[in-house]
Amino acid sequence: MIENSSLILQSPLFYGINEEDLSHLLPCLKAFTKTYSKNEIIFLAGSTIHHTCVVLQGGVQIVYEDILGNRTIFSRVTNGELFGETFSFFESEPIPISVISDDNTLVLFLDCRQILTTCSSTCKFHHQLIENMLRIFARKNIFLNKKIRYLSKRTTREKLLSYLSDEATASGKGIFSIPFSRQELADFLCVERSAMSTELNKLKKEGILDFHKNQFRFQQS
Amino acid sequence: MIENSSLILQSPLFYGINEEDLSHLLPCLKAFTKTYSKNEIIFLAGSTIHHTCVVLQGGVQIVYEDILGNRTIFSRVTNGELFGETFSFFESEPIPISVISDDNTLVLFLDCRQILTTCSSTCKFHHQLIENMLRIFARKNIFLNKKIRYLSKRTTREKLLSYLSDEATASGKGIFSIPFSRQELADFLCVERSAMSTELNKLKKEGILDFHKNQFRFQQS
DNA sequence: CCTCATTTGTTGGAAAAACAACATATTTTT
DNA sequence: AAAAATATGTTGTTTTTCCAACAAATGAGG
Repeated sequence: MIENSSLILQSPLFYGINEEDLSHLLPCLKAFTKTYSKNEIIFLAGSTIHHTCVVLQGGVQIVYEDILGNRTIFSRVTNGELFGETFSFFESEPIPISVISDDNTLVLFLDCRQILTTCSSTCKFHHQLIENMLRIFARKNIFLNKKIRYLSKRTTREKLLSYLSDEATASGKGIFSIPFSRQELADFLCVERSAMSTELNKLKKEGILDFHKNQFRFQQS
Repeated sequence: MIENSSLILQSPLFYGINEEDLSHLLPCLKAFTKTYSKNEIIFLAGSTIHHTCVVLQGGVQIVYEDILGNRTIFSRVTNGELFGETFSFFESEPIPISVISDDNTLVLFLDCRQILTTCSSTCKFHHQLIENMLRIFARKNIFLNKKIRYLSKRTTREKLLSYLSDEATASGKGIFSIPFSRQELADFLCVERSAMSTELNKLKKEGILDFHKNQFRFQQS
């Protein structure tokens, strides 16, 4: 019986794998867990990493900070999602981002070399793991492409609209919520918070958008 | 003996696979090739795709165009590199980008469903293919992350400097060249061409950067 | 309930980008 | 080699963002 196995099995990385399989797989991946409280540094930009990580509880932020101190939130990674997987394939290269816990957070560490190396004989589930990994990469790729679409817009207004309309579509509902505070949203879209605030309220006055805190809604025309 | 096998084997997707293996693998992936002349549309935004493609000769551009007609070049894909692989994992979703040939271009099409499905018994090389795919995804991820880093900069000047310094580092040489015309570079960095031109020449006057056509060099301080 | 800290909204001036229109340079075509 | 088409550079104006300082609202703790 493995600790946290139910949490682990909820991750898309372990899709199609059962508890029995997991008990073989985890030692093979040299897995271990670690807990963090809020705002602890898990990976620091400039270091090299050798693990792919799964957030089991809580959440972490992927943060890029340039020399001048401009902070950019790449994304927030929560339950079941991965981080570090991209860079763990190029172990010698220093990572350009930091990972910081956003909460009380439980993280599963997996030895990245063991993921690719299909272990001995009976490792059906190992193949499943690699397949899962591919899908996760594809999805992350799509996310990055989306973000690039937002950032490619020239004005704060267009960035907001492209992001929010994506979120509206994704939610499938009229009213949708976003996982960011105003400052975080500004960081995510790489714009000035105050200018963004002004722009949001302009959109509200113009009757295009309605919002209260993190709840948004596009007005019917 | 397979047509174009030497070109195919040069692709990172087929790393570690020999010509003998390839002759088994290609039919299993339902592979076929197609030629395009310059500026032909290979994939059109909004359609759904069912193939992962490898550029065997020439090059293609990954282009995003919004409703207002603002064109953004995501990237240029050339010899041996892939496109479509990300979206082929989610066959039902319409793709948000178009792919346009940039030259006389030879493209290898692979049935995306066959890549994941490890075929029958003896398919060692199929596993190799999946491993290669993972590395390619990881690398593409890093590229997207880089691009996000450039776009996250607030000013044209900073975008230019972050991109060019990355290119300088990557080349390892003092003088380096970039694969873009001025208009393409502006599109890639999502800035105004004329403003970028002004900024480039300002950097030259200030003695920070020197350039002629596509050849750039950072001045020693 | 009050105080303090944090987040969010507002405003005006400075800086930068977008835009437009045109000048110059380069490449392609004939 | 000349003409046409394309790419790049320049300049002045308009628009937008950035920045800073402050005001208002919200939230947390005692």
